[in-house]
Amino acid sequence: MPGGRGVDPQSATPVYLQVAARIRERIVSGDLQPDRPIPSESAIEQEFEVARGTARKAIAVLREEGLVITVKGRGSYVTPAL
Amino acid sequence: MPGGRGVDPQSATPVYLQVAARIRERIVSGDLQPDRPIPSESAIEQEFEVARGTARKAIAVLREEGLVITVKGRGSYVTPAL
DNA sequence: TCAGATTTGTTCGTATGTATT
DNA sequence: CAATACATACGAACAAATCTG
Repeated sequence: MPGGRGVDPQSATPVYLQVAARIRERIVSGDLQPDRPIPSESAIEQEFEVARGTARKAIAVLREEGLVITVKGRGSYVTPAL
Repeated sequence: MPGGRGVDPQSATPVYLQVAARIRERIVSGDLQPDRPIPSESAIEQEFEVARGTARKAIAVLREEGLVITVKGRGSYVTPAL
């Protein structure tokens, strides 16, 4: 079985978009709250069994959507409510 | 000279494995003895002219092999003889 | 007590090379 | 060819534990 939890490498949808979608869900659902950190790149690597570059691309998508902000040496955080 | 003493970045063998192999030799040869510290990450950086991440990966290999133990704030030590 | 240096731990930033699709 | 994905490697910043004076 395919990796178990997580993403489907065979899907037409790129893995990094699948990962981004998973994390997006946690944000919009409130599972991940404003000003709180999202999983680190390395945590995403392990949870979804993807390479670091793929984890980074997923986060970049959410950043471009304005859902998260990223701080060097710290991590990425759900964008604070206004 | 190319990098002087040390590793070969052009080799098919990853640098971190080359560094691990060098330190492993010192352990099995008795150059580095049980319960004694191995070179710090920063010492490995300088000696082999590698980045810290590479030094850390080399140590991780030896740790997974059970050859060394690592203590935060202290360093890594050759695994004590039973 | 404490301030600074050392050392490992964790995180993101960037670049390169290879393989696959 | 371009996009995707993985592995490797260097750099930089922040954090925590330890040691030293």
